[in-house]
Amino acid sequence: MSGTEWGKFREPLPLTFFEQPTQQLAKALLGCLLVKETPEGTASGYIVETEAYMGAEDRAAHSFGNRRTKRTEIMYASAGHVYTYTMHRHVLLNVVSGPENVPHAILIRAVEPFEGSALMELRRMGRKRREWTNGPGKLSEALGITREDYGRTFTERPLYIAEGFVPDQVMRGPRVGIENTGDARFYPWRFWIKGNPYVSAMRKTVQKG
DNA sequence: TTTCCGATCCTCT
DNA sequence: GAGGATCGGAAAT
Repeated sequence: MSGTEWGKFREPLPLTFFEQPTQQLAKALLGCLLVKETPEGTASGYIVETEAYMGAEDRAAHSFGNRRTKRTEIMYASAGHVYTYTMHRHVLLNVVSGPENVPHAILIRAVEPFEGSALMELRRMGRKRREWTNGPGKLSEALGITREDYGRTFTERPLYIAEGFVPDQVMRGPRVGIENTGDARFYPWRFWIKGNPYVSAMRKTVQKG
């Protein structure tokens, strides 16, 4: 691939990409390249696992029942905004989806390391490669994503999503870590690339065949 | 201001 | 597979 083609390839996706139904977008994000540029350098990875959170109707969503707080406010913005929040010590990254005032979001659960390996290994404190980005908290640490990214848009630097590859086979199943949300725990709104070693909770997936 | 509780991760068994 | 770490946001008091 020539440098020119490479540069074109790395352009952020247009806003229109994000303006599709949430479930469809969650699936479409698989294979896309997630890029974060920092003063220390650039790190990126291909998205291999996502989860859709369907707003007011979804008991597992922070915006369930249209709950509106300082934290969830960005979910009511137009598609393509960045929603970050902290879970214990970890930062979790979401893509805001749906039209304005429809507070959907898509959690990025795992990526496959692509660019900036040295930086990611350093940030992940020398852990082995597979452990760099195979979980939502882990990938944020590896890519250098912080709460400062809250409210940005994925269509421009320093945090953006670019075209990647088209996955061979996409799987779907129940979401992870939402045991206490009634029937919502069973909804098959988690999407992942079949067989990709960086998908989180791989063990569960394998055990269920 | 106090309490409660995670859209997680890591370190043990 | 289980439990602790550890802390900010949100609701209760």
